[in-house]
Amino acid sequence: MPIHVRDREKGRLQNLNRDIFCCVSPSIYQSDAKRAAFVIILIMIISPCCDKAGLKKGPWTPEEDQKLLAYIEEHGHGSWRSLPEKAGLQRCGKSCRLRWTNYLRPDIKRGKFTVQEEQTIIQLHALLGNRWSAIATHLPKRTDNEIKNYWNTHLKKRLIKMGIDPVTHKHKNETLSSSTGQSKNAATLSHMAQWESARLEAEARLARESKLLHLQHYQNNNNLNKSAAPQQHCFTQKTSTNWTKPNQGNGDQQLESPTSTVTFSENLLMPLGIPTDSSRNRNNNNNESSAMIELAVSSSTSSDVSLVKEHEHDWIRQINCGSGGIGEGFTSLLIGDSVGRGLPTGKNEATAGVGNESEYNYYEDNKNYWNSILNLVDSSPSDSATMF
DNA sequence: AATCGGCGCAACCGCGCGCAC
DNA sequence: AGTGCGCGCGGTTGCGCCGAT
Repeated sequence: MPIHVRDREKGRLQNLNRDIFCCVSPSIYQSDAKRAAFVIILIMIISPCCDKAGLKKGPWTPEEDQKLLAYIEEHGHGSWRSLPEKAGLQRCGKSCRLRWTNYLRPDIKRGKFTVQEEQTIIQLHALLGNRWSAIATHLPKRTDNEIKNYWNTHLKKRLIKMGIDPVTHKHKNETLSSSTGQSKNAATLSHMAQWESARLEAEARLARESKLLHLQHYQNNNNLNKSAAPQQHCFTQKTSTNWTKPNQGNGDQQLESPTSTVTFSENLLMPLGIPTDSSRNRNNNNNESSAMIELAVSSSTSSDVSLVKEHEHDWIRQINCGSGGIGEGFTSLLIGDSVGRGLPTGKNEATAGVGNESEYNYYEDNKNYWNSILNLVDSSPSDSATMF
């Protein structure tokens, strides 16, 4: 079995070790002590670049920051792996990337989180879980690392104090009641969360790509203005979207953030039967089809769209032939009201299939909770357009 | 004044994914 | 198809700060 030298920088030493053991004589690693010694020697031989002698770790000094900043301002970061050497830094590329993305980037807002930001984090966490990068796309100028830290040190504890499970975002009482006869609506709400979660994830992905294009635009302009250093692409990641890129066509064109529900979801998702804000009422609660649609949303970069489209007819057929038919189940709950976010506001609608007043109250509470989240989700993505 | 423990945050680690060859 | 590379993400760690004792 081959030694996975390719795993160097990625730290897959476990695989490396296992593979190494498979290709050496059993006598070499017959004891734990010998095995450990053997691994240490091999690791020293095949050392990851980050562990190369002389490469610094730990806190960054102002001088290092200055070097990194100066280099990126001048040339863009290009390949992170080769950057440290070019910039004269005794760091690994990964360390440089982290320092830049989490600290040095010019568009980072530091300092206390506002109440609004806190609410946003909590609500998005309810939908997305620990997908910090996706959450960060809805909080302009905040990094995923910062949000993650803030969650772990402040918000999580606060929720626990309030008797709310920070993982499920359910109140203790709620957990109890959902384990009894009221699981149906809980499941419905959970399903709604999944819809939004998938949508947000897709939006986050596209926002990231948008962000890259913005930065590239900014840095290309920067380079052009300086017109000194040779033109070098700042970002090696390629996007396969069809959006208008900066400097394409007329120079005034701004790159629209694809995270906008209107500009992105309507165009891309509606044809696929994926619920957008205005199209939610055209879907139902068919588990199979919705699962497939969720898959489509979560993989909805344009490069994936063709794949998604291959299955489009199958999905539509399933939606139409499904047990509930269009207009029932999830969607009817979601958009039963013509105003607001479409959740049923009338007691009759809301309690259809629900037995008594307490269940109604329970559902109503959840409805309000998710309404607030869904409203947030609707209003926030456009912010990502102004990230840069 | 010294020690201890909790807290906050920057940085690191390990993993997985996408892309190019 | 297999492999190497580069990168992003989420989890974890380490360290400095600060208040309590």
